[in-house]
Amino acid sequence: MQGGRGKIRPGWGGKFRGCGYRMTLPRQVILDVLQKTYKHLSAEDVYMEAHKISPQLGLTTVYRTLELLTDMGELNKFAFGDGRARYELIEISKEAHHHHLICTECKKIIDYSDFADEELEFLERAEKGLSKMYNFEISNHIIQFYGICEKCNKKK
Amino acid sequence: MQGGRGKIRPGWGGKFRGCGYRMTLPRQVILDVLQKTYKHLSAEDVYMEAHKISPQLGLTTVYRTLELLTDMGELNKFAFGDGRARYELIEISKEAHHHHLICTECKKIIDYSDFADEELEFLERAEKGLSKMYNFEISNHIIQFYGICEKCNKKK
DNA sequence: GTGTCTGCAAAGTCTTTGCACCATA
DNA sequence: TATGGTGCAAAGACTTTGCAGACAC
Repeated sequence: MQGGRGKIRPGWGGKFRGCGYRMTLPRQVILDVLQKTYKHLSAEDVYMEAHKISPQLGLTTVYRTLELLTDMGELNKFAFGDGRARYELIEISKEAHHHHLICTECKKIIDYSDFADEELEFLERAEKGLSKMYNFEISNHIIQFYGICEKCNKKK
Repeated sequence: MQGGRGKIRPGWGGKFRGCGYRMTLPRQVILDVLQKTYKHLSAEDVYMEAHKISPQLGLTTVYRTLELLTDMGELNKFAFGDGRARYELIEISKEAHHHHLICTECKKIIDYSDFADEELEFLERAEKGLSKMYNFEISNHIIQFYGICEKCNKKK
């Protein structure tokens, strides 16, 4: 447990410095929050968690850090259609690659990682083909299914 | 194709009335705008177009009509991550099923309909499997690839 | 005529920006 | 010490809500 809790992996400081940025306490805390979950957190979610650890930390800093990490290519930014952006560390999404079922009624998000193999196969072919056809450098993708979840379906 | 231009298909009035709603001029104009394009319009886009035809029409009505159509299951609402929702009539998306390449630099959206067959195959299997596994009634899906478009890539 | 719909204005969310002070390298 | 970073408050962008008058059925 030592090293895993509270202490940031040495890589992050270097990544920041390599881009001309600095490693600071707020950034450490935010990274720590992101690293501790598989969920897709909104800026507010990150803020709430980070705030528990470091109460003086502001929401603005959360937004700025999330943007920075996104620009650095370390963070995926998603839009689920509920009007707020969601974020997920790429190193985490690689560990547990998954997509989403989104209930249009209650906005619940179900992660699924089934069909990973077929998906991967299809995606690789599509990515390769598309990047060639459109000269488009693909870095990321989203697959989302929208519908009605079990609970909401029963309510009717 | 007779009646395709400018004239509203008789179905719409009935669809509204069937749900206890009324067909009105603003709704006709908005539907007309949506029917005339394959693009994914934002509320503002719809407003701009509708406004040309019917200048007294307000943005609020556009938002309300788009929400209504979405609730009626006639309209797909997308989030591309640029902070504004995009809409597409389902009857149109069925005619020309496609997905999106989104440039994270300039926010340009490229529609593509290649790989439709492989995609369909994969999607059908996934939808069938997922709805069974999670008791989730799937009505819609999104596949999006994010990356850097040709133009933005050349700029560097 | 009744209940829905509309447009305006105001309010609500989420996110970004300006600025003075603070901290990292 | 020199930049870059932080938090606060204010502004911005998109969307929703309240309300009185207008309109479809």
